Amino acid sequence: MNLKQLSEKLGLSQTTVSRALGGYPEVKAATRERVHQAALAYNYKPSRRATSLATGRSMAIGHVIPLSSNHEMVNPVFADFIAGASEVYATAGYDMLVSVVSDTDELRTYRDLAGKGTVDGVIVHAPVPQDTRIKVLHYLGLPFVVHGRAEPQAIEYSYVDINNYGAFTTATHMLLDLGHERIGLLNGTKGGDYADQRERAYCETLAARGFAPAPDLITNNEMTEHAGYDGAKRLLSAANPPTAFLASSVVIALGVHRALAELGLKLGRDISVVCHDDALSYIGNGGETPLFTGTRSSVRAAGRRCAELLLDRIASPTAPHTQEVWDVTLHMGQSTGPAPRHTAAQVTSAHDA
Amino acid sequence: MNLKQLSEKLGLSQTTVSRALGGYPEVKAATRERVHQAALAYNYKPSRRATSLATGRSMAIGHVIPLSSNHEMVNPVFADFIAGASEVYATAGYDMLVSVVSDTDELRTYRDLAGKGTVDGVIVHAPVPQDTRIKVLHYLGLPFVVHGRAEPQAIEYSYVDINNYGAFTTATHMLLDLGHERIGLLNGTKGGDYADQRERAYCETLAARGFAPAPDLITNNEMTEHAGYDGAKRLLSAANPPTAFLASSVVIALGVHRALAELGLKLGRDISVVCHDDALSYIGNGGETPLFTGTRSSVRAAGRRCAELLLDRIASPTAPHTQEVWDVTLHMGQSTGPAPRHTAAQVTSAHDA
DNA sequence: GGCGTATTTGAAAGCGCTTTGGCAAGCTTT
DNA sequence: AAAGCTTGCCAAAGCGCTTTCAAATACGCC
Repeated sequence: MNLKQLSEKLGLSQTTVSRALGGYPEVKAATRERVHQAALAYNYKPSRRATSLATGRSMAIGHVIPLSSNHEMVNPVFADFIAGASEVYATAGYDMLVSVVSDTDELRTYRDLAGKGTVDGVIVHAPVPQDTRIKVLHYLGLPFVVHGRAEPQAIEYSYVDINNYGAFTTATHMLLDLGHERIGLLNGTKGGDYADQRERAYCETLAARGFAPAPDLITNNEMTEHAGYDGAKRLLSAANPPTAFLASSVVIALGVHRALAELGLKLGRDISVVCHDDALSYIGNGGETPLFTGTRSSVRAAGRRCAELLLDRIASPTAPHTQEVWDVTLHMGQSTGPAPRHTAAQVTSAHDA
Repeated sequence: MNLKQLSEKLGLSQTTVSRALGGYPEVKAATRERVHQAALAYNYKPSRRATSLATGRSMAIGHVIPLSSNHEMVNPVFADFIAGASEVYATAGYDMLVSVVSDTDELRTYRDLAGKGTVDGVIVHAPVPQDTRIKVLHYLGLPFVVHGRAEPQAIEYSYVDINNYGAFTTATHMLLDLGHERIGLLNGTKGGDYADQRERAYCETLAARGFAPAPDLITNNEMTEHAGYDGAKRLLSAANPPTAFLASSVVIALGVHRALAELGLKLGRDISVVCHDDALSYIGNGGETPLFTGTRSSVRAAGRRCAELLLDRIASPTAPHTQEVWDVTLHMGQSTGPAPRHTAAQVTSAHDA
């Protein structure tokens, strides 16, 4: 059933039917009602294809998910982010177009989306400092919102980010306050803005408190359970091992936890762990006393907010840009405690004996 | 730049330019070359909106991801599944439309997608026995492929599934062979086809070997780390605890692992765990000797295959349906060993003493 | 009754493409 | 040289909507 057929059934013009369904005021209330009834009865829905062509808007938002080219993996936070964004799109009548592309193909994907007009805007994920994508999107005139930041950047743009620097400053201070002096940093891959911020916060806080950050206590890797396990295992088996870890995600922290279990070390007693917690729904590091002490911020809420800002931009493209940096709060869990008097290495050898 | 403008620049008709770019044979090679050059120079891309309307195909596939209504969570396997599907769509020139909807809204979403013609086909996730969605999609005439099965079903349809029954039969036999007699089953939520198959396999295998499956050894829950932790903790603290667990996912198994660590039990010695492993990229239960013994099948590969089958169906709608059931192989890891002579409960009390 | 103003409806153009049905020019065949 | 084929191109219709512009009807008022 299309508009023409429906209007013929009703004995009205296509114009009137279209207006009635579109909610335009210049239709008599009785007519509008009759049209709505008929649309319901015949299950008429305006073709998205035709509507898009006529209005020039595609009513879809693109999410380009980078597939880390060396590890062929998609960061699991996207599942939650997308769930949040999708909520907002659904209520606004927008569709969500997702493409998972190797990070080397991203620019081409943006050019394609813009050229073909498949979407009215995009969300930029995982920005790097001076991100090229921002320049390209600006040049293409495709509205966008960045999840994270890409400073420094000559172009004005909207973003939603968390205070990564603040979070890791707080976390480092907290571990130092507990007496930990050797702290390992299990971070995401180098080059990502958030990873850089976190490393900077860690180093500068240590320095401010009079400790020299040891480069051998820092690992950079994908946000996988395995990376956490490997990193912890390696750092703990080295000479002069750390007594605490700062982990960039709960998934990494779970890997650390496994390494500790294997080494016979108790989390929160022998080794402390503080992580950043994206509040992923399937990990559930929540409750009264969560497993991991961590700075928490819901990535799903970030998805919602990014989506809102993007729809706002599309509605009023000349409005000033919005830049939000969310502060995160530290939640105490069971994974932290005062630094042990003996080091972890001594504990393990005592255990082995 | 649109077709009209490009054809004027070239001094050709829109017809010829369209044909040249579309690869139709009735264009002189030289002309075709000239058109391609110009399209490149002016960065012309045919508008997806217009192409869709003209051809009647939207060149997009819908994925409706159910948001489990009681837990407000999205199963993390979708991230990998979608990554696989997206690969196939990208090479075929299709877009992927994702909507994350509360499972109560799913049918409405399908009706919408079909009515508006936003997509040319959909993938059905997480089927339940006698799934209504299949009837509705069939009625709507929207091509679809199911990831999983929904038997019994009067309607013929295409699907890709793994042999859940076989996998859990093998796993149960294996644990019995190791001498485990009390085996806990940490399963997904009741009602899902795969969860039912797995429970049936577990119960029937036990029965076949002369053991009565105890209902109190079965838990049903979302596939979260927390669910695994809770389930293991609860079952292990009961009277006559199990000596082994069958877990429906690696994420659940990770939770079990944590519970064991907390109870001072060693995985693979005190308690054995076998899980089904979707080969999620960010868990990485791989390598020479993976952490968890498990039946493994890549959900990403399943995503790829479902996408292929769906595109095939769209291309030839009258072709016979394809129904694939993938056999899964058991991979030995570090999480299984012979049943201990004393029960876990005895171990813990010995440990506490 | 006639005029101005609202109110309600419709005809038709246009969004940017694909595709049908010619048509002209160049070849081959008889 | 006329007839029949190919080859290469084009004009125009059509996809199913929205939206502009115009017209018809109804209403209020002098």
